[in-house]
Amino acid sequence: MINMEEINNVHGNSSRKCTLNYSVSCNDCRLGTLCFPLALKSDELVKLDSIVQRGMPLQKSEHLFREKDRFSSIYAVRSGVIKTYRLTDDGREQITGLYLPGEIFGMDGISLNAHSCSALALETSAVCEIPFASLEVLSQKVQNLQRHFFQLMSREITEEQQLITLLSKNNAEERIAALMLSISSRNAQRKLSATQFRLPMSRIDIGNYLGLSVETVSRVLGRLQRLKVLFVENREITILDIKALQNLAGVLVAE
Amino acid sequence: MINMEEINNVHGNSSRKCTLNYSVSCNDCRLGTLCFPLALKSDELVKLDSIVQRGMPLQKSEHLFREKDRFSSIYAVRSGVIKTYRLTDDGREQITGLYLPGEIFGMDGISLNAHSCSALALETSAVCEIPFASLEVLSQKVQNLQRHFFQLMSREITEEQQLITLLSKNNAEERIAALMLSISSRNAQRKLSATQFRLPMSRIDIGNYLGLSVETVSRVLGRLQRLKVLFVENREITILDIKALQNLAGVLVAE
DNA sequence: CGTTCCATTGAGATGTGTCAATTCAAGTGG
DNA sequence: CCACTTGAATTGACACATCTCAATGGAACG
Repeated sequence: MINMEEINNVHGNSSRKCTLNYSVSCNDCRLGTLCFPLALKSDELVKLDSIVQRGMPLQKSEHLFREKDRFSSIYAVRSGVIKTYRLTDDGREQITGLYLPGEIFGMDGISLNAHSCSALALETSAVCEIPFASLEVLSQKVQNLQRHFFQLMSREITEEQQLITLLSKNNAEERIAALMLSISSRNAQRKLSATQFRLPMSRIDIGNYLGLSVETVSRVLGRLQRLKVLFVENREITILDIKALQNLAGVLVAE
Repeated sequence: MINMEEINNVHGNSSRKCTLNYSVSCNDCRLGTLCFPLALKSDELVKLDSIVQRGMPLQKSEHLFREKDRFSSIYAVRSGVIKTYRLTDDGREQITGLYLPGEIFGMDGISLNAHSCSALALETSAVCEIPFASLEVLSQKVQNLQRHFFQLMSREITEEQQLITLLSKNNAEERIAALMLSISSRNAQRKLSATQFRLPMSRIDIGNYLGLSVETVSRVLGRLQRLKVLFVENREITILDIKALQNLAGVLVAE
């Protein structure tokens, strides 16, 4: 959020010309160890830095890539929010991931050399592009980088397993509570408030992500408000009783 | 199935002493390109072979590893069936994966250096153990191996995304149809019948895997039988009308 | 300022879960 | 080899969470 405002302030809404220094190096990136929290030594970081490409920010609703696009890079969110989704063959959308600053996505494309999902910005967002071919070569030389990348992918697998469990075993209230806690803890990691934040996605997207209808999402949020667990005002969320929320979630939403 | 019988025939049920050559090299493994369908050149394959450990078969219901166990290796199924599952904090089980011969599992453990799920044999099974430390070192030297391993993990991510979509968007009938098609096509890959096979798991496990109750699984299988799409006799399945099954699934279960 | 999309709320429909009873299959021990 | 035990599978009746449909209100954006 802060990042987004910053960008908007600097170059406005329409003008894509801007003075913000996109080329800030990995070393100086405010996300610090969040993104590639590497055991990378500083000379290794320099090498990584040399292959990272920092592009112009994406506007809201802009696609970064689409399902079936040729795969060439993985991406790190620098600011904003990215959602990834795939289409069922009858054309419905299923959101498969939600990525906040410091988080990496796009690894799904490696296996078939084509993306298995689409990625779009939910708000004005900046991403770092890491060309996979370069990353591969560099991983070949830098053991720590290879290791780190294995870990990143493994983590993606683990998190998807959590989502599978959530979808399979938990009811609407539990799913939504878990999502709130997940966003909260990811905010906390970025030194933002764990109890007060703006939802990065619409009710529609939340429903889609959690396998619920919009109406159910709306009703559950209303109920959590009445229970004085949350304070909800449009997309602004305040967690009033985090303990209660954790009980409702019944899941350990680690991250 | 064939593999299992072979093993049982050779050394019987009780005796764990056996004459079967567990040490068959990757080169000679009947699974051939299924397991590590590598672009590995034959000298590279020799190197891989040198780090693979082939253990005694697991008996039915035996665990290979458990959630939170220290991570040290990934595994390839040589024969039999392995399921992976995690426990929700209220102690319920969620199956997260089902692995048939030639398939690789255990990659979830890399990120935290501890397994995030448990793995157990659904029938007598043999697995190859690939110590991760060695694999890492070897990947460092053999570019093709690193590439292949990235692809394996990416594929796991993609397949989990498919499961997420299935759980989130499809009803009981569609989920079960999709599972039948998945098993069918994976059998076909191993040159087994695509239309006739033995279910590798109980109704309970199917329900668990697909987020359904046992009763629903039973009813849907009954319905598919009445519709003459399947012939079901205990665990023996015959696909009578694969076209209809695909329509019911409404999903492209590629693999 | 109007258009459009998002969100809320209610009423009713329905797929799936739960509970309970029964049958069936497999493995165990006498 | 036959009871016996145990877990798996089936089937029916009923409950209920969530979806669907519909109407309305509200926010956002050009």
